[in-house]
Order: sequence, then C-alpha cells, then structure tokens
Amino acid sequence: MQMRSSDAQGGPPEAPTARPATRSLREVIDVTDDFSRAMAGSLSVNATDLDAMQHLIMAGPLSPSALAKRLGLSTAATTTAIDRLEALGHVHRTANPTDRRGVIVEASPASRARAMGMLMPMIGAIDTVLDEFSPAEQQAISSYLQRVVEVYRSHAERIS
Amino acid sequence: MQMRSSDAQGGPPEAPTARPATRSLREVIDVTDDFSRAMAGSLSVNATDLDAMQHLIMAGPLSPSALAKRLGLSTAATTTAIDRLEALGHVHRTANPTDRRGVIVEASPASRARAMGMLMPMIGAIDTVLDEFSPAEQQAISSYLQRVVEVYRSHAERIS
DNA sequence: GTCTGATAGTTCGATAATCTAACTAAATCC
DNA sequence: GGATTTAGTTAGATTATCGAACTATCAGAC
Repeated sequence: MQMRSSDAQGGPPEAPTARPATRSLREVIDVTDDFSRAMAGSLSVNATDLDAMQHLIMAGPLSPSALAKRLGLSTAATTTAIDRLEALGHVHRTANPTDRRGVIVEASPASRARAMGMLMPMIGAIDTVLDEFSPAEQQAISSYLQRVVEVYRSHAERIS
Repeated sequence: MQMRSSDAQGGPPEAPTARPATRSLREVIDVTDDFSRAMAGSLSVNATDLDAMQHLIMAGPLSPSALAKRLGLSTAATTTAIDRLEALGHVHRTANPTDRRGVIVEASPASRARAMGMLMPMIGAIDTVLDEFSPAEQQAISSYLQRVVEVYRSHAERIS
C-alpha cells in the first residue's frame, strides 16, 4: 500500500480539504445514496424505478410523459419503467378520461403505503433533528442550505 | 391536467411536508445530482466512471479491487470502467512493484487537473458559504449535518 | 523446495436499462 | 376535413452490469 502523504515528484493526490461542515455535507450526500439503495432493494426495484415511485408519491398521478420529464428519461425508457413497476404491482395505468391518447400512472395504495412507511419516519427524524437547535440556529441552518443550493446550481451551470 | 389538491375518495397523494430546512436539504441532495451529471458530461464519462475518477483523485492511486470496493461494483465491472477511463486518457495502469499479480490505477495529471478545476471552485464556494455565518452558527450547521448523517445511517440500516 | 489453497485481475456470456427511430392513435389547427 | 402535432408504445442497437471461468501469482503447510 502506497502512503498518502504530501510527497514530491509525480504530482501526488493532495485532496482538497475543507471545514468540518463542508465535509459533513459531503457525507450527507453520500449516505443519502445508501439510503436510496436500501429502499430500492426493499421494494425490489432499481434506482430509476424508485425515483419514479417517489415522484408518483410526491406529485400524485402523472402521465408517462410528465414522469419522463421528471426522471430525465426518454418516454421509451419511461414506458418500460412503468411496465416494470406495474408488473410488481407498484403502479397501475388508467386511461386519461379527457384525452383518449393519454394514460395516467398512479402508485398503488399498498406500495405507496410501504414507501411512505420508509420515507416518513426518515423525513420525520430529519425534521426532528432541528428541534435540537434554537430558533436562531434553525434559521442559520436553513439559510445555509439554501445558499448551498444556489452555489451548486451556479456551478453546475458553469460546467455544462 | 389533473389538479393536485386535498380531494377526497381514493386516498390522494398527501405528500409529507416538513420545515424549510428539511425541504432545503432535500433540494441540496437533488441539485448535487445535477452537478455530478454536468461534470460527468464535461469529462465525457458516465456516472460510474466519474465516481471512479473522484475516488482516484481523492484517495490517490488504487488497485482495481480497492476501487471496486469503493464503487460497490464487481471487479469485472471495475475492469471495464478502468478500460473506458484509460481509453479516454483519464487514468493509466501500472504494474504493482511489490505484487506481480497486481495493478495500480492512477488518474492522469491532466484529467486530474481538469476534474479538480471543476471540483475545487465548487468545494471552495461551498466552504466559503460558511463565512456568511457566525462561529456559533457554523457550529450549529456542522452539528446539524453530523446529526443528519447519523439519522440517515440508522434509517438505512433499519430498512436493509 | 514444492504442493495447496487463496488472491488479483481479466475475459466471457448473459441480462438489464437505456437510447433513437419508427409506428399507431388521437387531438388540434386552419 | 385534411395536415400537423402530441401521447404512448414498440423495435433494434448500444452500454453497463453481473456471475462464472480462467490465468498468473502469492502465501502457507509440510
């Protein structure tokens, strides 16, 4: 195993370091991935299909094309994702009553409840963490997170 | 388009709502995805390969198996990921001098610099956001994020 | 020393998820 | 009411992944 140190010569790693909060933020992002993977596994779906489920749960019934837009996926890929979810009973298609070309996809109550049973305690627990802080601190935390979103957005734009 | 409202009958969405900070946290997680996608596009690699690059940049040279472990991928898939990155000149393989079975994968200086050129301003800007807050507030933010990591971990475990 | 089992990495064949393009049906627009 | 657009699906190709088989090397038993 090669040492990680500030050695010379070849241009060694020298990872960017930052303050504890910034490093914790990185950790939050990493661990949310783990949570999603665990949740996907628990529902026997892949990451894409879990994402679709979450949109259907949060936004309510959606057309395939609206879902495709939210997922950043082609409508073709979305069709197959809905097929997979439907085969597992997680969603069902119904005809759009006002447009006979259209379809409405809706999360099935049971799967919705199962997903909520995992999500809600999570969200609740995260929200409850705030109670450990004073109102002023909560305000700071909230502002900080909003600023982080802004910074991420501007840098994502810069790169694209 | 169907209305999203608190209507009756079928068991409508009723998305879980939470305080602003909690919602902003969700937004942070979403937007980091966008950033990663933009960065991957800019380097002409897929999400997996960007992840590999980041590990090689942060940790320094790694064996394929160590990289596989970090990526949560089979060694077979990691071999092909390294192949893809090598074909683009983003990494190179060298023989492990102490184990003739072994290989060491290292990010190429140019690609490393390119990735750092995107990451460092980002990380720097995120870190600088902290300067908008008092030391006490920074402390609160840091504690909050650590607590969030703990909560996520415990809930991910619960689900698995 | 050499045989045995473990380890590092790659290759192979199969599977899964995605894309673009083509297609069908229905809506909208003069 | 015919032309164009839109919604969704289907078809074929591509890409990423996996498990299993394989090669080479190492480490330990004796």
